[in-house]
Amino acid sequence: MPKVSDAHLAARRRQILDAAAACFARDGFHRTSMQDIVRESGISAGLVYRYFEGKDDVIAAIVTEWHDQRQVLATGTVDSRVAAYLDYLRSAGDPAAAARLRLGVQIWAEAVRNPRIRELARRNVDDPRTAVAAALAGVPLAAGIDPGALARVLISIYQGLQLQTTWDETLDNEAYVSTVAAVLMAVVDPAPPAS
Amino acid sequence: MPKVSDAHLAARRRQILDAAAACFARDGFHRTSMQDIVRESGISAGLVYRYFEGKDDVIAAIVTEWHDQRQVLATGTVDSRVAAYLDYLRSAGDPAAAARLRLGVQIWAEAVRNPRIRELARRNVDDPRTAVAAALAGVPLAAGIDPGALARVLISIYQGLQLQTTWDETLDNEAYVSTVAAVLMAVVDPAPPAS
DNA sequence: TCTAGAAAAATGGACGCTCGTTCATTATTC
DNA sequence: GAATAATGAACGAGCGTCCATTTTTCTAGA
Repeated sequence: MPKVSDAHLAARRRQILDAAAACFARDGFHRTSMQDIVRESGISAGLVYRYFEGKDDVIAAIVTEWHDQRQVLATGTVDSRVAAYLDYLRSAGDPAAAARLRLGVQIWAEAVRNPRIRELARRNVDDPRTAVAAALAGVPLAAGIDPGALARVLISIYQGLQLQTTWDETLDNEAYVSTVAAVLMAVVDPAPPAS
Repeated sequence: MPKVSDAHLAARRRQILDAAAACFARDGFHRTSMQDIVRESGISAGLVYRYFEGKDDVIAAIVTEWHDQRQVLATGTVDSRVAAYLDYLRSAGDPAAAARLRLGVQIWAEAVRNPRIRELARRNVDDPRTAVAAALAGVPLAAGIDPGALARVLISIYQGLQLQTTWDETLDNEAYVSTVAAVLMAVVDPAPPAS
């Protein structure tokens, strides 16, 4: 049974996915041809189809494994939860994350028109949102603020930062983050007591 | 000089652009074929090229004329400025605006990879942002909040709402808007005096 | 007012090209 | 040397675009 090691198979798959992610971040899903991925990966055209059923399958795999590894933790003091969220925002300013941010925007667009991708992409947004909502539990908030809606707003603040970062190199991440910090200061814990 | 009226020419151009916008909102720019636009518009294939140089030119025209007609006004009392912004958010919840929101997300994705589109799209974001920044001038803000950065955050809050609205039909626009209202209440005018 | 005809508007089949995908073949592995 | 990994030329389909042709429009002469 001549077969190559599982590690080799996994590495090949990774090789394809990495090349695809780079192409997709650069040109979007539908302006990237299979030949582009083949060229970028250094693999032959036919071999891709031993690892993926087709281009749509490659796209789905990319979207599936796309999620921010960063976790907005629900534990710890209120201050530490806020600090974790602010770090989450700060990470968007890291130049090394630029390709990842661009790929994310492409996924947004694909999610709008492709139900299968939308299901996958929603998980990548719903999970952080419920995590944020959970982190807000027990946090004293200013009057009129719904925790679930505020979680959505905090996600928006990240999404908008992601978008604006991708196409505006003049954006000052630090100023953005510290202003969000000041806003949270005003919204969270208006009266200092609570747990 | 047998020629048709200028009004007729303008109407034909509009007919093509409306069809293109509908297709682009549904399928994105690069999954929409010229045949799709031809079919949707009820016009022949060749005629499109008498009004536009090619597909890229149609895309550029769509992006050029895409901007929220709503103006976040810089005049009036602080309360009226806040109310105008909240109406801006509310407008995203209007089902009639759904196609426009989807088209906007497609434009975001195209702006990431196409410099010409990015220039056009940035104008559609920079203009509201500077308008918001201008509206914030003279408004008393909580400590640590930079007006320019806050303007970006407010744009983000709209962009995130736009995105989440397009792919999550369970989103409660009213709850979102009223929570943003409460946040603004906490951030703006912390000490009641000022002009 | 009617009509002939020149000029522009509009058509849609055809063209070359690129796309995603396949498969007969070769190279590699155990 | 048998089974799998890997190749890359080739295929049909569909793309954006063009252009020979037909239809419509407006003017000029009667």
